Amino acid sequence: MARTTGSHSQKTGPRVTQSAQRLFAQYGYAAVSMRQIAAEVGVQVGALYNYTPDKQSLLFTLMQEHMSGLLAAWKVSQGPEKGTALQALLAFVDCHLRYHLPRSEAVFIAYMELRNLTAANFDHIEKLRKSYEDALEDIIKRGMETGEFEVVDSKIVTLAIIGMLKEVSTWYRPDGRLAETALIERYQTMACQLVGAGADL
Amino acid sequence: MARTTGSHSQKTGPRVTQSAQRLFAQYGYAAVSMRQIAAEVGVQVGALYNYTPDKQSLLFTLMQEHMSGLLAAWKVSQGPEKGTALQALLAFVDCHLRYHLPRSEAVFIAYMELRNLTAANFDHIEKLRKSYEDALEDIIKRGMETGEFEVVDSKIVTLAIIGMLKEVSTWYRPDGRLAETALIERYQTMACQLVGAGADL
DNA sequence: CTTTTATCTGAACGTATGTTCATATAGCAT
DNA sequence: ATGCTATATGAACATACGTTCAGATAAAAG
Repeated sequence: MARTTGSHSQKTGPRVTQSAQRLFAQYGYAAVSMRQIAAEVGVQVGALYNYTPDKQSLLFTLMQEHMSGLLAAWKVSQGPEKGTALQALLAFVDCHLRYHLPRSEAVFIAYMELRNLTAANFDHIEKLRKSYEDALEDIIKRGMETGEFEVVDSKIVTLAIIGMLKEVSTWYRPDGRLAETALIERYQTMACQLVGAGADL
Repeated sequence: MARTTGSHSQKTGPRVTQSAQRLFAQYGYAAVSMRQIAAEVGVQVGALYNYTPDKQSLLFTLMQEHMSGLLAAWKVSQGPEKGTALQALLAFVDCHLRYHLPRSEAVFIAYMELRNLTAANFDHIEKLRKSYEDALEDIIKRGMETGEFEVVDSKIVTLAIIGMLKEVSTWYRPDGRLAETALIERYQTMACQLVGAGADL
């Protein structure tokens, strides 16, 4: 065998993914051409196909890795012991924001490009998204059972919290008015208010 | 003069707008071709240009009319007397949901296709959006002054409520579990919780 | 130095894009 | 009926698209 796998590949591969992510986030999947991606990488179009079978896979991989990473982060953040529902809710808000805030491009793509996935790819991503939202709803249901939370409709409250958290990614800037920690605390407070949990932290 | 303006025009014109709205909402502006729109209208491509100078104008008009309609609805809903901040907040939630829920396609376009607007068109729409969010923030600030609301950061709470309300459009179906009125009440309750207003309606 | 092979180029493929325009059509005013 | 004109056709425009591939390039292995 000659030449260890990669050499240039190990440099170009990540660059392709990164450029695709940046361009998809800025202009949208449908509006970005393979030639644009190639130009940003500094390579001719054909070379891209050493790293992806097609344009669709580029999108799918980005979304799949983003969602898997999110679920993994939540699993880690949970740890072996669950604690009270209130603790879990605070951890969920913390985990969500800490994962999303430094990943604005991937977040943008994950929520905007669902309809540009093929049917099979969409189903896959949708399952991941669903299981993430279910994690929050489970916490809320648990809090209702233990009496920690006062909630009429767990589904609606789940969606309201998810919506509230998702919105952050549309305006947050790392150099903005609020530091990450301060921001997380405010959203933890608001999440508590929505579930009727007495404790304001 | 011969022939009153329109005849076919008065039928085809709205159909062009409607088809564009449906297709943009389903597949995204960039992914929809003028030929697709023409096919849905039942006409050849060239005929579309009797009703729009170009594809961009089709998108801009849809977004502009959606946002203007929203602001107009809020103005009407406000009436001449403003009442308490709490009343205004409840009215805002009510107005927002009543306007958005039956307009899922326009809503989708308004929040997904901003980046496909030309710079000038974007600025125009962005101003409308900003003034809508300002309307809510003004209510919250007023409630803080009168002591009706207990809020630390009016900006964050405004965005949280906006985010919570926007999320509804991503899952609401007219034939779903919750009737429109019941749904509005739940979101009014949650809005009150977020501003720390004692009254649960 | 020679061979091997991962990587990249450059050109081509068929198809699709937004927009224009000369021409045809059809409904109203006279 | 005749003429007028708003509306629609159908073809063409230049340009762009995603993908493929034979061949050039260069770096590591022998």
